[in-house]
Amino acid sequence: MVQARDRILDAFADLLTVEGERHATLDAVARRADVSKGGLLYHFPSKDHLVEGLCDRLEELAAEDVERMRTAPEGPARYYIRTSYYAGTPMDRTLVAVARLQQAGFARARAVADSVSEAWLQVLIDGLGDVNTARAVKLIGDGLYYNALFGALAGQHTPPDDQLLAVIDRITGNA
Amino acid sequence: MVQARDRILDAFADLLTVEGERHATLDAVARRADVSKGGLLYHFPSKDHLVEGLCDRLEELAAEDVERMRTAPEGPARYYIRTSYYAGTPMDRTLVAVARLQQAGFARARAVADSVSEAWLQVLIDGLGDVNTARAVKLIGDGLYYNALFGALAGQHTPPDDQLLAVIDRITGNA
DNA sequence: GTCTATATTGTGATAGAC
DNA sequence: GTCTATCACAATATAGAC
Repeated sequence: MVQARDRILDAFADLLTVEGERHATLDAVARRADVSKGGLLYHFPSKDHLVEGLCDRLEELAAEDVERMRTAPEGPARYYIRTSYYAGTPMDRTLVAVARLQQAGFARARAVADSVSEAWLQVLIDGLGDVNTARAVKLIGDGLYYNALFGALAGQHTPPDDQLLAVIDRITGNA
Repeated sequence: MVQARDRILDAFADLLTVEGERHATLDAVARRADVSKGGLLYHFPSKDHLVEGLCDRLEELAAEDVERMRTAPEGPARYYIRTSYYAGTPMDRTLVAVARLQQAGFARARAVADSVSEAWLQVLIDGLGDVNTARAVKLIGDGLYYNALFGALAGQHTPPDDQLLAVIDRITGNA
């Protein structure tokens, strides 16, 4: 059995992603995590602590992702585009969940989302050598996430296909 | 004096955009629109009616925008990218506001945002003649809006500059 | 059409048993 | 560490005066 603390964070992230921030109440989170509200509040004394918990998790996962991106054999651009779509990985789910919190108006979520976004752009700039190209690639990735953000609620996701990757190669001057 | 109904919708949109959905309570909307809560609820009998009102407004504004995009002399791609950044136009403000509602979990907001997005893509496909190119341009525009969505809260927006438009021209094969 | 006052409900949080 | 029971408050909504 997974530890309750993690189960609770998972439940919170899922509700945020699938139902939207409005439906991610302490009550709903507790029910989905199979604990009582009291049990939940033992692990996270307030809703803000719950938000903190998810933001911390995103920071860890994003740091790992930035490292993978920096060392990807296919290059950071292709890596970024390939992974900038909602595939249901822990990282995806956490990122979308935090984005919802940010939209709802939680300051900490905004700060974390901002810093993660900046880190990705920096890797693209370093890897591609050109700021404008890096920005264009970053924007396409953002666009994919924007669609994931919306599509996750609707239940529809389309992975970036070879045609899109070909366009990326054209932008980056890669064959 | 602008009619109260419009003032209320404006206040609702502003709060959603600047403070986030959590802070766009009936109380806060009424205060900002300079009406009492009772006055607000005369025009919009429930919060869902308020959401409806904003979604209806977006549908109208988007229909006009799609028309301008279809007939833009610079072509739909450049038009789309140029206008896909938060400039504070009525259209921008309404779109970002509805996006926040969508993220919060209001079904109607999701449906409207979806249909608007689809309409824009269709114009790009018709104008550019190539689905893949159209999708890439659409994604960059989405990326700009994604950044607007996040930046609106942080108070930072950067308009798409000439460098980005040059990249767009490269993608669309335009000189 | 707009107000004040009030009712109702949902949500976040506490207290204390086990 | 987890539960039940309960509280306090904020948010939505109603009623009725003006």
